[in-house]
Amino acid sequence: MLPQLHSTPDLVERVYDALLNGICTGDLAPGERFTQEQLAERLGVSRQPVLQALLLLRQQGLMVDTENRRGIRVAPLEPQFAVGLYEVRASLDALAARLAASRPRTDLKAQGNELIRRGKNASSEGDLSALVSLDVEFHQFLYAASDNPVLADTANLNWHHTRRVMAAYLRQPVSLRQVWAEHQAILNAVIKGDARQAEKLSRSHAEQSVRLLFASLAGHAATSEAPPRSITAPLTSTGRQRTASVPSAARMATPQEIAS
Amino acid sequence: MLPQLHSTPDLVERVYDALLNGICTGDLAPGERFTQEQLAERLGVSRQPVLQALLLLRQQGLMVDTENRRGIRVAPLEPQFAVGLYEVRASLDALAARLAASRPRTDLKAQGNELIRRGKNASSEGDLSALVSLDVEFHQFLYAASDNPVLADTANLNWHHTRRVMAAYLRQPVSLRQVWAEHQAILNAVIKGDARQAEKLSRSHAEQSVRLLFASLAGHAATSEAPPRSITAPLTSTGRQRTASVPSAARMATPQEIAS
DNA sequence: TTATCGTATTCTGTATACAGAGTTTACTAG
DNA sequence: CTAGTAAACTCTGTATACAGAATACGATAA
Repeated sequence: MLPQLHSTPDLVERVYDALLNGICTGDLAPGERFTQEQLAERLGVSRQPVLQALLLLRQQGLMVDTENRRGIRVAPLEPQFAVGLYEVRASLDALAARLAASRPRTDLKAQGNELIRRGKNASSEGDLSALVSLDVEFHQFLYAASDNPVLADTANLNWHHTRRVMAAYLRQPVSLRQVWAEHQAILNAVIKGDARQAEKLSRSHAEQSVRLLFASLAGHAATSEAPPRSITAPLTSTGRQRTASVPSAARMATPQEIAS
Repeated sequence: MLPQLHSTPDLVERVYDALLNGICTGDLAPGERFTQEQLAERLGVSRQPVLQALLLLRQQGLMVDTENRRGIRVAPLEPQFAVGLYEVRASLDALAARLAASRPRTDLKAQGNELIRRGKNASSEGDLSALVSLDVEFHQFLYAASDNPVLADTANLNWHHTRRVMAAYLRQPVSLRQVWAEHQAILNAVIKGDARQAEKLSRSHAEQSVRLLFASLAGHAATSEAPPRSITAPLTSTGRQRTASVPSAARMATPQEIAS
């Protein structure tokens, strides 16, 4: 019997991770309403760790208090919000690429190319969820390469939202080959140490990404079924979805997984 | 006796604000060590709100667990960290200015000029603390003008650290006139709707700011007394300051102010 | 004296208990 | 039947109680 090595149970972190993951993958739908007690019971912990995890999620804008402060719900996802998100991302990615490329970085070649290989592979197979993960991973790789912890932290926070957006709107693998070709070009510029080029490519990649996203969104709206919220709607308006009084919580960690 | 109007006591927020303020103004020195109970007693609340406030402060990198997880301490402030901070800020500020200027914004003229007037005024009087506040306020004004909530949130988070850095290193009001002249130029470009120019000025303003900061730091190091940590030191090394076993906590909110 | 082991202390994180704010529900008066 | 009011309920936030992990302390053996 191995030593187990599970240093700390750390229930707050587990609850946080479970909820974060549920929200980012879309398993926990926007508007879905919870009570602290429901979450605690579902996850097999007391209300205390839940309360604390919710504090963090609220602060990051992933959950919002329900109007009457009876319960909490997953923050709605506005296309307009995604625009802002990608504008910020374009700036941060451009900075990351420039910093990473501020001197030639052949040391990044192996790891970067491996990521791209896997990305192209997942792309051919149309594995959406793997693609999202790899996209995150590639960009985190660039943030780390920038050697600026502030940048890395800042960008990573935003990527939670980005994951949400991608999972929600990017249903069909539309021209994802293109995405990984762009990743390759960015990496090459970084390795070569061409900061100017890396920055430019990185910025246009992010701008291209948001365009792809909205193309996907438009296509989705055309095919209807679970239509994304109107792009013009200024506020949440999430009044529907009242149907399931007991939170459906499509797929979430089991108590065993949390309390271990 | 007035109605008081204190809608919610919200102890977590009050504790958070008290600590945040103490850290950002420098009243709570880097390395200063606390125990949850000490803080709770000092602020006149139970350990629970303190625990939760610390969760947030830790997550934002303003406090770190002590090596043996016996107590928590104010995160050390590395000049190297400030470099990364200002790189990020330069990017975000440039974006904010560009977005704000994406169309002519005469509506910003009055409020912006008023801020600048107050800034120049505080500058002549050498009121450092007011200057920091007004600097924050001016930049927040630009973030708000960008009409991108993601950008505003992201930048505001970083400004906590920026406030710390300014309070710690910017002791003498060195060429602060210059700073507010630059603010004026940025505002003018935004009002005119010259996005390109606004972006460029904003970026160079941030870059200029970090240079000012390090000039101040260098001068400070020369005059010695409470020397800022070495710029070359890669890690914290904060072993000193053990002198005051009871946390000095120079100036902090009183229990009355917190628990009201 | 120094090394080693057991005990006491300290401090954190989690669970439970408690109190208040606001809401729904049910009953009464019109 | 409707408006109004009071009791019960729901849910949150805070305080207290509890348990475990890690260190510091101290006693005993070499």
